[in-house]
Amino acid sequence: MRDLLYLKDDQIKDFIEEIFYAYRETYSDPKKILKKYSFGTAHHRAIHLIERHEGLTVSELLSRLKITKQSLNRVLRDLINNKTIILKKGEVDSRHRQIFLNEKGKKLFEEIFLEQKKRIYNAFKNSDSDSVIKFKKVLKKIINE
Amino acid sequence: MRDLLYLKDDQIKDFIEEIFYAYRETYSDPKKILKKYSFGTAHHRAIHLIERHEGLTVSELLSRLKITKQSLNRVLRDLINNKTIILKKGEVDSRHRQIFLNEKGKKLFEEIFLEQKKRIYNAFKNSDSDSVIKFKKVLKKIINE
DNA sequence: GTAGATATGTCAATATAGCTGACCCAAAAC
DNA sequence: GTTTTGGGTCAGCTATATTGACATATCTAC
Repeated sequence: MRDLLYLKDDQIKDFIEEIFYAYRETYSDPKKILKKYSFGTAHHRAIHLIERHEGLTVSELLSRLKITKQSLNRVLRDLINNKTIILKKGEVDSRHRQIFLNEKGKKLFEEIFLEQKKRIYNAFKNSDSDSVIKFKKVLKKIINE
Repeated sequence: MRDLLYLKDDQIKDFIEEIFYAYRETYSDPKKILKKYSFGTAHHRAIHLIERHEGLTVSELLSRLKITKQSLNRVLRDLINNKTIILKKGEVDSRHRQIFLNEKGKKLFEEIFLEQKKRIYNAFKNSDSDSVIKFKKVLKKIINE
């Protein structure tokens, strides 16, 4: 064991605090834009995942969000009413609903993303490439623990 | 410009998704313990910050949490009633209230932390020391952007 | 010493995002 | 043809946040 300071409790406590700040700040940035559309962070997360995994089913979205279907349904209803997303019957299994952003949804996502991107982009631009790659590696390990 | 793939939009979108997962998982772990005490994540965050910055004032806690004083007050009231924290008048400026965990609060924090620590500890133990150091560097940059 | 600013506390109403539990329908699997 | 799965919905509740108004104690500046 050399300088494994970061395994000390105090350092880990700091990390726990910082992960909270990083999440909060990253998801705070686009709140003004969301408000224009009467959407909140719940809608944002759904839109983000739909953009990243176009055509995903309701149950796939549920397992990524880890919320109840009743909670998700309110969000999806809002997005459908707003003509931000559309649901299509699954071709293989027509019980499934595949979720897609339509044109309006894609534009909204881009508007949100443009705002949210800045923070991450600047942080990475001011880091060396090795740091960013290792940041991702550790982040993934935290998620998959 | 070499292989700055991580500055591409798609990669940044992935990071935004992963920061959400990392936060959610990190703060989900101790929820069962919190429930035993009828506390939620709002109480958890307050307890965490009080432990990390013992004797901090109400307004310092507010600016770290970035919530309204009305929201914080409900949380602090619960914690006081539960004899988890105590508030003391500031010695220099007696308008201030300095917040401290008492014995019960310290025990509760340790119980929560023990559960929450595992995820981070294991992720770091399975990473090399350079990765963890760079993880922290980038995390800080994201926060301070 | 008084006026104004600051730190904190509190009441009331509202919004957002989640939960549990019950029940429904359509389609697939057996 | 019965059971299971994927999805939708109603109703009521909880947790956490908000806005706005107002109260009190203490400090600062004049």
